[in-house]
Amino acid sequence: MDAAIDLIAERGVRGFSLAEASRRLGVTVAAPYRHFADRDELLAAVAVRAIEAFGESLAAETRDTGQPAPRLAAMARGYVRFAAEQRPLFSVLYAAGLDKGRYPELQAAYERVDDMFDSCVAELCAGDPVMATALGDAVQATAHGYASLLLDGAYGDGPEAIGSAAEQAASAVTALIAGRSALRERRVAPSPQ
Amino acid sequence: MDAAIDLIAERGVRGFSLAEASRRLGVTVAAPYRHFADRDELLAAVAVRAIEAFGESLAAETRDTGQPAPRLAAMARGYVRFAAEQRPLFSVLYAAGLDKGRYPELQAAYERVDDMFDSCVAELCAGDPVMATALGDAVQATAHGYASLLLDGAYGDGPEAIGSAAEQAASAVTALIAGRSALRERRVAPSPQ
DNA sequence: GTCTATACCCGGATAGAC
DNA sequence: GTCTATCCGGGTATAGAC
Repeated sequence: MDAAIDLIAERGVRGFSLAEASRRLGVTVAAPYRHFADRDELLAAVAVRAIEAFGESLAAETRDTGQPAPRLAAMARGYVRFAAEQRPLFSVLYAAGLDKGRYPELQAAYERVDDMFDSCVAELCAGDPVMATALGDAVQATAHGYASLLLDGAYGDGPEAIGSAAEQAASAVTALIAGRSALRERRVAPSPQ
Repeated sequence: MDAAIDLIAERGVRGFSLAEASRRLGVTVAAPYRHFADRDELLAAVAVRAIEAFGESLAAETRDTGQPAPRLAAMARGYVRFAAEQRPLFSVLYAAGLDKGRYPELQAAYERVDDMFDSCVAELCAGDPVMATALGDAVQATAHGYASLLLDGAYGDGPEAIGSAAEQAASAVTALIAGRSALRERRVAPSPQ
């Protein structure tokens, strides 16, 4: 699995092959089949490790922030950072084309991350579950968008691009949350002037 | 190129091959090489067509909306719709792994789409170009995030998932814009109560 | 757990004839 | 513009020995 991650780091998920990974380990191509039924099963195992690291990374990023809004902003920041700093792991999660139905353990791991967003959002939208899932989706989409475009090179390369994208994602989430409540108040009490 | 698009629709960009496309057209694998230097050059040609369709789609979506904020929301809606309804074209744009440096024509086409966002944002942030590019990035990231997660199956399949994601993207952008100005006012005149 | 050996399929790409 | 023929490389996966 370590060799797989190294290989993915160099060539991307699409460039990964059991054959090449075996070669790097100095074993023959037949060896991995003692441990994994096929190529996808190895990738799925990497994905499970990846999503656990992802969850821990998000948790670490939010540990020091108590209020829900800043915590959501921190999650977005952590999301983007993880994507960039653990690029091979992130790409296995979202660019490997794994059939999630085939790997229930993986699906469960995804849901644990979703829950981190949802539980954070729930504090903000107590009593309005529809609004809550909508806001959770919006935060996740914002973070995911910045992360994807960053990995695509849209913001350039290098550490300053990472930091900038992460901060922009965080402040976009802050603005998003502020906007939701501003719009809600405006609807309740129109034209506050 | 049409055969390529059909094939990408069925198997995704990664499953596309010149050989299979040739087979479907009833020609041999050697034939395409009269028209394209290699596989990537064909994909790049498809990408140019794709990004032009993308631009037109965004333009059509915003045609009836005059104010900048609703127009940005409409662009996000159009972005998500296009990704879902023209999935093969969208995936060539963002999942083909094309080296943009190799295809200046393609790079120029990308920039024309970026400009659509930027010019729209410029009206909203007149006199603050830093803020403008930040907001443009945020809108694009939001739309891209919803689009990516939608194509990934995060919101389920079927037309209702598309519509819902598109509307959520639009309202997230609306909230984002409202939040920016709300936060700015709060900074200028703290605690309005 | 790993090896050797092998079967099999696929793709990219080119030369030279028509 | 297409064909035939061919070369080359790569990957997946299995059987059977050690």
